[in-house]
This record gives sequence, structure tokens and C-alpha cells, in this order.
Amino acid sequence: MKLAEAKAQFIQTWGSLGAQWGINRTMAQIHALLMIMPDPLSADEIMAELNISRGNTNMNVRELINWGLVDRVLVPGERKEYFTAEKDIYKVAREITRERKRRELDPILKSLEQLQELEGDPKDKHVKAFKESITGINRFAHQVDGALNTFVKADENWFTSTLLKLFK
Amino acid sequence: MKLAEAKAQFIQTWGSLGAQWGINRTMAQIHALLMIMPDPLSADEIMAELNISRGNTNMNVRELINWGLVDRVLVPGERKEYFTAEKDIYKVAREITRERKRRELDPILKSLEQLQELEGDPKDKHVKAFKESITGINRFAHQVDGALNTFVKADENWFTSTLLKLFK
DNA sequence: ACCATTTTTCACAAACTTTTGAAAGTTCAA
DNA sequence: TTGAACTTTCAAAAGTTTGTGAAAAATGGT
Repeated sequence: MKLAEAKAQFIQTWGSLGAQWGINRTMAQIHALLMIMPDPLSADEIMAELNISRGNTNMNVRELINWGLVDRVLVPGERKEYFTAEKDIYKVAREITRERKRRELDPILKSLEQLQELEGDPKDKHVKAFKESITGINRFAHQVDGALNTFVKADENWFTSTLLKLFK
Repeated sequence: MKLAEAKAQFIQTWGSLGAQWGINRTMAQIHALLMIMPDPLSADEIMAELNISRGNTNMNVRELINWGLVDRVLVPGERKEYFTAEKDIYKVAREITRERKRRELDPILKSLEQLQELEGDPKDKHVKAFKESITGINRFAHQVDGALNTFVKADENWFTSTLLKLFK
């Protein structure tokens, strides 16, 4: 397989992955492109590589910067802005986890806490079933929250140190 | 908070959660409804509770059955079909994980294996950067695959006892 | 201050997804 | 075999998301 072909396949695979995860396809493709490029790219270069419009490029690059996945790079003596992506996939995974947790899990935890305050006859089987569901989901959500917090805070050696603990 | 209100809030929260995760909103709402109801519901009852059409109900209930999240229940002496959802959230999480892994992670692993076979001058920095990216992502993807497999196969107490200890 | 270059915005168009409801299909008891 | 009860299908409508490109705004060198 040639580089150009492999690049195209990777960009397209990462793109559909993003789409399945509720992330805009173009955003994921720009991210893929920047991850495999050794040097930063300008907006025009991204437009040319992916065949997308200026507006689209601008919007999605900005969103990637919001997520903390892409950085602006200023090349001395150049007016243009360049963009680059974190290449360590573990760091990328942690950034994405942190951001999704904040946007998705945190609001759910809040809603679940509220729902615990349900008043009603505990002998009513509808009330009972509801309370049991919410309690179970809440407990699970807190466990996930704890695990994700640990992952987000973990440093590079987390996996290694975890393995060590396992074998003790 | 009254039961009806709490129910509505839960259904709507679970629904947006689903939407963010690339699952159809109605499908997630039907799932939420069935999780909190003590007894199975018929298609007509689902239609009435959620204010949706017959076709929509049918389509999404079938999809939930495909995912293994909802079961058909036949009530003796009744012609109608009833539907019920698994109420143990850990089982639900495992079903969803198994299904999403199959649909999403497995194809990515395949694509990554292919991309490892890239030929090209190892001194070319583009080739070098690409290979390094793919190798890192591939290693990470395999770790995730392993972790998810363990989770999917786990029994009810695995999450609490093992994972929690690991992360502490 | 001016102008050339670059970035951002935004109204609209295109593509895609979801929902509806009526019609067709199936099932089963009599 | 019939018809009432129920389920499934499907084409069209509604809704949502994404992408475009031209215009406006910002920037920085002279």
C-alpha cells in the first residue's frame, strides 16, 4: 500500500468513527489529517487535502481547538496561522474523555440526583419500580464517573503501574 | 417531585443521551419507558405514553430487540405482543458495549491492521510520521479491545470488586 | 492611514435522518 | 374461509445537520 492511499483510508476511517460518535465527520477528518502530518498545516492546505470549503475548515478547526485536540502554531515570519494536532493517542483519548464527560455524563448525574427526590407511596409498584431503576442507574453512573476521572487524571505511566499492581 | 413529572424527565434525559450517542432519540425514549415500567407494555401503550406513531413505535422496538435490550413478552390468553426491558443497568451496559464494540471497534481494528502494511522509504518523514501514528493508535485500540472484552464477559460483581480496586 | 492578506460570519442550499399514517400483510378463533 | 385484531411496510413530509462561498471583519506591514 502506498502512502497516499493509506492516508486516504485512515482519514476516511477516522471520519466515520467520528460520525458514529456524534462528532462531525469533517471535524474528525481534519483531526486525522493533522495527526498523521509531521508538520503543521495551514487552512489552505487543509482545504486542498480534504476538498472542503474555507468556511467549513474554519468552523471545524476552531471546534477542534475548543476540544483541546488541535493547537494554533505561529511560524515566525509568516502571516498565516498553522495548525497541529497532539500525536500521542493516549493524550488524545484523555482529552476526548474529559470533554465528553463534562458535556454528557455530568448533566446526567445532576438529573439523576434530582430524580432521587421522588415523593410518592412506596407501596405503589410504579413508584417502587421507578425508584429502583433510578437508584441502580445512579450508582452505576457514579462508578463510571469515578473510573473516568481516574483515567483523565492518569499520567503516561498509568497503564504500566496498573499492570504492576495487578501482578502483586 | 411527582411520579409523572419524574418519569417525563427521565425519559427526556435518556432520550437526549441516546441522541448524543448516535442512537435515535425515540429508540432511547422507548427504552427509558420500558426500563421504569414494572410490567410489559403493548405497542399501543408505548404510542400513547410517548405520543408517537405506530410505524415509529414498531421500527424502534424492533431495533431495540435487535440490540438485545428489549424482549417480546407473550401474555397467555392475549393476542397482543407486549414488550419489556432489562432492568439491571449493568446488564444493559454490557449489552450496549458488546453491540457497539462489534459495530464500531472491530472494523477499526481491521482497518488499522491493513494500514500497518504501508510500504515506503522509512527515511521520508511523512512515511515515518504516518507509521508512528498508526502503530500508536493500533496499540491503544487493542488495549481498549481487551478491556471491553473483559467488561462484556464480566459478571455482576466484577465491575465493583475488580475495576474499582484497580483504579484506587 | 492604507491595502493586501487572512480569518470569521452567515444566509442559503444540499444532504441526510426521522416521523407519520394509510395501506398491505399476517394471524388466529370461530 | 372469513374477518377482526394486530403488526409491518413504505413513500412522502417534516425536521435536522452539514457544507458552501461570498461578504464582512480583523490583522499587520509599509
